[in-house]
Amino acid sequence: MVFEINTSIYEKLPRSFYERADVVEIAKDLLGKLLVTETEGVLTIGKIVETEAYCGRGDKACHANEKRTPRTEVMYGPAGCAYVYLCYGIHHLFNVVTNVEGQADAVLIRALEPVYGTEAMRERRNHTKAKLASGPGTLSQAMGIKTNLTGVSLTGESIWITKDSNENAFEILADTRIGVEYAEEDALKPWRFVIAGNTFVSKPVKNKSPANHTGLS
DNA sequence: TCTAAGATGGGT
DNA sequence: CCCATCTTAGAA
Repeated sequence: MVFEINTSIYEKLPRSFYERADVVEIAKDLLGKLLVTETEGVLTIGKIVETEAYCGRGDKACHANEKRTPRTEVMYGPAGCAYVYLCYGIHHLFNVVTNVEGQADAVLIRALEPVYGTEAMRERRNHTKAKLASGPGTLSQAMGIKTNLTGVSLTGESIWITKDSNENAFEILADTRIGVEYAEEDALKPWRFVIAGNTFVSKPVKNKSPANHTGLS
């Protein structure tokens, strides 16, 4: 079955979606939505199947926790902008800035199920045998996301997330975030979210409990 | 200036 | 398990 491009992919989530105060809720809400990039004339689309929440206050895993540096300045800026940074000198990791200006929260997008433009993704990924966008670094490579997109608004024309949710209901599973062992007690926060049963997640979840009382409050 | 470490990924 | 690869933050 061929994926038909219809105008709904241009219905971008408004800034108000990202401006909400509970980054954990937003991380869950982003599951099932479509991430779209149009760079160098190439359109690629992936369904978001895995996210992680990072809170600027009281979360040792967050780059902007209780501190402001040149790199994390964009996280303190307006909601709905991209925060892209280079990890291990190789991987470009894509986050969505949330909450009002001055509150440095963000959601890391960790895995996509390719929906459109898979040939372009495959080329960008150098014809790997591995999955195209299952992991924050590979996802950015497949979608053409680099650090030059940091600070760019998701209401613009290069990169955005659509209002469209998956039509089918799905269950959300929560787990601890990946690669943040250094964050002491905050490493235990169940702020990684995946669509249950989706095979495009970067790693299977350790537990099978649904994401219930995982929020900030 | 100098340096250690990092929200990774792919191959062995 | 190993390591490529380079920016960043914090120390000196």
